[in-house]
Amino acid sequence: MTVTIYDVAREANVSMATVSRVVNGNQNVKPATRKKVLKVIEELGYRPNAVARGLASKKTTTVGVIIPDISNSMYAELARGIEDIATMYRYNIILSNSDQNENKELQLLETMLGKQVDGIVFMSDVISSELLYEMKRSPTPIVLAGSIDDSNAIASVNIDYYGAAYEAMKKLIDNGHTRIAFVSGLFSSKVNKDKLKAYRQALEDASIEVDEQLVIECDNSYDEAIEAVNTLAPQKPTAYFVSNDEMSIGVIHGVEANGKKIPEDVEIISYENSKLARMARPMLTSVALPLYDIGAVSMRLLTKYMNGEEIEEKQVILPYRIEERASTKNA
Amino acid sequence: MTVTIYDVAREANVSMATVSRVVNGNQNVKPATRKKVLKVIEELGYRPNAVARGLASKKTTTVGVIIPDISNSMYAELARGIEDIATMYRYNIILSNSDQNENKELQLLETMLGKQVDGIVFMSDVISSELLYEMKRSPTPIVLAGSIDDSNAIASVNIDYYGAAYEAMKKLIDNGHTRIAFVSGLFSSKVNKDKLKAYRQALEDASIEVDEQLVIECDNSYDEAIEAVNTLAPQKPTAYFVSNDEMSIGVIHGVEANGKKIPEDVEIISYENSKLARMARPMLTSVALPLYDIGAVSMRLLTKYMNGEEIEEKQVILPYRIEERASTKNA
DNA sequence: CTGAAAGCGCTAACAA
DNA sequence: TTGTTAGCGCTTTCAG
Repeated sequence: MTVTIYDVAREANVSMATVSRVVNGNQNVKPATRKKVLKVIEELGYRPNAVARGLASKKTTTVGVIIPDISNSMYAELARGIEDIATMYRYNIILSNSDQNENKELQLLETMLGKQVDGIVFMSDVISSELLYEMKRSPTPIVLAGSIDDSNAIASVNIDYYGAAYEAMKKLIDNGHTRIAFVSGLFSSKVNKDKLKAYRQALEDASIEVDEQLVIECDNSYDEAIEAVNTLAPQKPTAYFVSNDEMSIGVIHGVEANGKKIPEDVEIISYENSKLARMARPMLTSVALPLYDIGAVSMRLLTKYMNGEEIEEKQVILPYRIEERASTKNA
Repeated sequence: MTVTIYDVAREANVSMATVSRVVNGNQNVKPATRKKVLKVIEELGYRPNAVARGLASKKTTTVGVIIPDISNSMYAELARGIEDIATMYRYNIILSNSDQNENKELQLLETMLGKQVDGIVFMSDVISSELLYEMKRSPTPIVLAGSIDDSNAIASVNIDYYGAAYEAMKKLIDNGHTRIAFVSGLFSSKVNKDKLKAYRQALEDASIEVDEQLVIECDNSYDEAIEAVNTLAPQKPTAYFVSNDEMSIGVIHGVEANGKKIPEDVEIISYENSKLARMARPMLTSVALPLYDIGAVSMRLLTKYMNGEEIEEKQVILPYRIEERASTKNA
């Protein structure tokens, strides 16, 4: 019923090998033969079976993508970067959500290796040691996208999260603030830990006492950010450094609900710079994360591993910038 | 180097068939044998090769997902619903962005069929006749998620877009408006055409003259929505029916920039009800689209096709509701 | 430039 | 309950 390479070979009076050659663009085929084969392929509606091909060649031209949650816009942006480059290199993507659950991550890794993916792009805020162990013994290359492995054992693409946070804090400090709140996402995330470190260091470097009451951990949501502002109110912060755009909008609404003006009374710097940053009122000054690029570069790096190319840089650090808008007073 | 079923069989002194049985949970294996095999599997670190399995069994336990753009939050939400149910049924997902480009869609379909996916979930605002033709001859089941094929030839999951739009318009009309603008996404999209139809019908049913100058087509973006408001200003609309939440925020900003108050001077009803609806000020009254559910139900429907189960309902219509918030005056 | 033939690793009758 | 044996559809030497 389904037409196979054998059917084509028979109809075209050539061997399977020859059909295989024309299908795979091998140049060692006489033009006339190629034409004849192509014609039969067309007539019969032959469609190469990628599974059989994968078994024979040990390459599936598909890569696994393990992502915390595709419905989270940050990850979706990363995923788009990954997919675009994958497509460019003729790979398909098996995409799975892990919800950052370690067991799921482990099991997903296993499943993808079982499916013989040629490579894996992995994203997670925390890389457990067991996960790291499994990644190291993976027969297939793995690269971390926007995710950090302290041991630097796995290839990765990131920005300098610490430096970006430090610079954001510096800007707030330079604007004269001494009561700066940090509304963070979960500290289980390595990136948020880095930001906290930068938060403290920037303050210390400016000889401003670090008040732990000004630091608040939430779940990255708009609602918790509003709550955070209320919790923080007694501390009278005059500026906020916020972990992402959605929370920043929560902070704006929380601050305005308390009758304060932005940026006159309170300044805010966000960290993400998604399109939300421009949709907020006032528009958000935000550390611009090149999410799409992180995804794209990760995938590009992975192709190099898959091709056995020389890798010049195993830990790629992409540049960031701070987009200044109306939530801060600018020079 | 990689350990195969044959290695396990040899080490465990059983046949490949027996190993295959225990790996696949076949009950026809003596417990003692099973245990022995499991032990060897563990020792050797045997991992079944899904590609070989796929070739032999003609099932890959993976489904293809063709989506316009995963970085668009509406589609990301759909995708999450699809993936969750796929996981529940032990399927993996090959995810590809089509950007609604017909050639890409066609080619993606071809690629996925080549990869021998067991089923496909397809999303697109427009289903061309060529695409429809190819879908009909697909050897593998296909279901449309949040997408419409006028001929009803392909299974699909949607809501009553027309009815939802009609109801939204009715609400605006009941609130006394006669100058209602419609800020729509592209009319190439079947869904937007339905909304337009409902827009007109609701007006006609209320004996309000339809003024085509009040209808404006944009690209679904925040920026174009702001522009639309300015373009519309001379028509003096007192209410807006808007195609999605992002555009609605643009409309809010455009309207407020012109010194009008919402909902006192101008009322707005959106269509999506993403988390943006609650993050807007005023919060948006919005037609609530059950995006996640559409994805989930689509995948569930697909599993039925893949299992050869009886399908009671080929065109599934899910319920919607209108979430009333502060952008309209409510009873 | 082309063909023959041996797998790739597994499933699924069919036997035993 | 277990083993034998064909394939699944294709790639890839190796000859010629």
